[in-house]
Amino acid sequence: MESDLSWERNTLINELIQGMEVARKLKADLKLPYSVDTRDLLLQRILSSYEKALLILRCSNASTSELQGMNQATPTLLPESPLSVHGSPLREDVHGAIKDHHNSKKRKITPKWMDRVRVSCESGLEGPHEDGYNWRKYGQKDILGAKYPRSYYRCTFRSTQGCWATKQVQRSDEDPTMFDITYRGNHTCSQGNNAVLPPKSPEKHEKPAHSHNIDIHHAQASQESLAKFRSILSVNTDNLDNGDMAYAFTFPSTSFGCMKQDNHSLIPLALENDSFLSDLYQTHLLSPTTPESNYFPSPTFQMNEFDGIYNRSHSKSDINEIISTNTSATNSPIPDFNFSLDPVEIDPNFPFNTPGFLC
DNA sequence: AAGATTTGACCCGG
DNA sequence: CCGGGTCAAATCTT
Repeated sequence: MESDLSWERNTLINELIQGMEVARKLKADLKLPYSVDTRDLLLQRILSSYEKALLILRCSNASTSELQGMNQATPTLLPESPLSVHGSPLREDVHGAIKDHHNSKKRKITPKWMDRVRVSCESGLEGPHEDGYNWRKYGQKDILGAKYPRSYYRCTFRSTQGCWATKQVQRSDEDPTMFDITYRGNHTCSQGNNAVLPPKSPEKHEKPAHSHNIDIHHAQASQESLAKFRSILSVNTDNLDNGDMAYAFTFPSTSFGCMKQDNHSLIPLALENDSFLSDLYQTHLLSPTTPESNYFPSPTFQMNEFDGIYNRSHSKSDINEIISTNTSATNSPIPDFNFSLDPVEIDPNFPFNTPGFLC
């Protein structure tokens, strides 16, 4: 926890230093009669540095509530989850899975990350969201101290395609409309690799998954986004060295919020108005989608820039195994969604505070 | 009939 | 030993 703070502080300092350096470059550049592009670039870098610094500060402020089990929709970072910038959990998954396969009931050591999903009161209480993957329930367990049983799901294509992705769904005690979903492993099946997620074929039990019954909490949007951003910032590659920890930061495609359009496709709200994500979206996300699809493709983002910036600064070994993100009911926890936040790409005007950032 | 869910038993790590 | 995760037979659904 204290290391938490010092990490944030150091990262913050790094950001500010970087912003200062780039500002100097820009200053020098201003003396030259040319290179408008360069200036623009430098400017963007400066602004993105400030942006990140700001986020770190805010996240730092918000960390108290986060650490206390989070207020309803704050993403959770679970300590044992190493993440990697480049890698996806896939390799580990496969290994873990294979290991697991051989020692039948041995527990997996696979990367996992969490979602917290809110489901509308009216229709959604039978189960949590439709996330675009096909899951098969393989177990249910009463958990000590929890009001509701935990359900265990694995990818439908486990046997046919050797996909070892699993998830656990646990309804929140405090708020029965909330579901904590823990994903483990990446999808190695076609639905995990395909850009287009399957058409809506509502899992009968899990369900609500339509935008009209998503519980929208604008007030939390900013915090959520910041926390997500923080998750990103928390990425480090220290564990890459030992070779067995390579994790992609993954989060649901709708983490940035969605709105339903006339053509029934979901468009992230933030992406409509903000060049930052818009650029990302267009660059990485807009792989072919079918018009009828309610889901986004599974883009793969890279985090090279953060790798460079943050890795050198401070390892954060305690933010390692689980990345937790918040999603709406229609969310889609799309693994391999490696998030690329090259500072140059950050729109300085990106309104992290605006409600539209998330739904 | 094939695929999905349920559920008690089993296994493992702490 | 206990709690959590998984297995697998029984049952249900399509």
